[in-house]
Amino acid sequence: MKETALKHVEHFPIHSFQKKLIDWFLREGRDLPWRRDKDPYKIWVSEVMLQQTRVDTVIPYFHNFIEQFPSIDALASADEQKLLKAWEGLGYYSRVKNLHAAVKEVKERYGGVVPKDKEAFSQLKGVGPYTTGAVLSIAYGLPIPAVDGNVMRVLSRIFYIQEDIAKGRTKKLFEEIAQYIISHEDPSSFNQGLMELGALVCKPSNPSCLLCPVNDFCEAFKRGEQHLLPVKSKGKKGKTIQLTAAVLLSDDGKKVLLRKRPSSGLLADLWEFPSEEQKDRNFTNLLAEYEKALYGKHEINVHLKQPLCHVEHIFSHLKWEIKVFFGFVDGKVEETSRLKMVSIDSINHYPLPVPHQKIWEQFLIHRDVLETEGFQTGE
DNA sequence: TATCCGTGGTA
DNA sequence: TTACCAAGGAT
Repeated sequence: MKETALKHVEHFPIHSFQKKLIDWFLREGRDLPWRRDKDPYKIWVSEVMLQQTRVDTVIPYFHNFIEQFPSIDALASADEQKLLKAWEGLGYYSRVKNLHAAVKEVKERYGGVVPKDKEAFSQLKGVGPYTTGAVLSIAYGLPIPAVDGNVMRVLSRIFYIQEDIAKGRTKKLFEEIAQYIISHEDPSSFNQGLMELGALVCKPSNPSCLLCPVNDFCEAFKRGEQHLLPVKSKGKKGKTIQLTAAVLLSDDGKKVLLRKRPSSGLLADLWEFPSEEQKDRNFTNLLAEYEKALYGKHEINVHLKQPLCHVEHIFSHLKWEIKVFFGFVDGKVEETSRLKMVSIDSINHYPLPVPHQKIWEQFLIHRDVLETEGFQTGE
């Protein structure tokens, strides 16, 4: 172990801490859907879903996903569009694509069995240090640390570590410490106990230190400075992008134009109502700019009839402000794998990012009003 | 190493 | 309203 990590943990009563933590977890841990059995596949799916995502958000997605794709084989042979649809609304969509690729590799290279070998498992797509430790400790009982945001917060307080947890080097420090203090008798309960403690007791704000099973071991609590930890530097705030988008119907009003986003980058491979970045701030040129862009990209003529709504959507690193219009496509659309006229009833089958779900919702709400303008929108 | 990659809950 | 955040990984 490195000297920098060692100086934090020397003289730490490891076994006493392990027992307190594990006993507490076995007594107070939540009954979560992915804790019902130790199927490595289900544990893996849950860990991927839980990346940067709250437990309450994940639960319904987990049930639905496991019902649709109950095994490695089922997922390996699944259609990617169905996967994205099952992931719709969860965010970070590359997670499910990486999981898909990784599961295919497990099927082909490891006979459909999640490898117990740390190096082998960690080399799969979308599997980083955290997921490696979480899956292999929980499913197979291997003593590999699983350091997430919870664990860094808990350990920063227990060992009074003031390093910036936003730095990659700091995470390595916590991984070394966790490797040193992890229980070899029950690595699963130890890892889950640290995370559960962070979620239920050692919370970011107003931690319940008086109820904490390991407050005897906590240097920050001893100093009354638990609220000062962990130290985390702030990231820069994102920029705002102005977009124009439109719900574009066919002449008979029965179909709507959908476009598949590029296969990399933001919201990759999800479908959208064609949207264009608004570079000209002049409102009088907005409609022409949009119509021209769609002709340039797809050789289709569209005309916008009226504004539909404004949609604002805040991502982790940027903000969209979308001016949404209602209009029509003139003539026939040359359909491709990424551009389709879709019947209004079947739009539910396409994975849409949340801002575009908002757009569709607005269209359905105002559909009657649009119809009174003299257009037939369906039926 | 810093940035990119979603979303919804919360102080 | 703003800012922060919640079981990270890829580049």
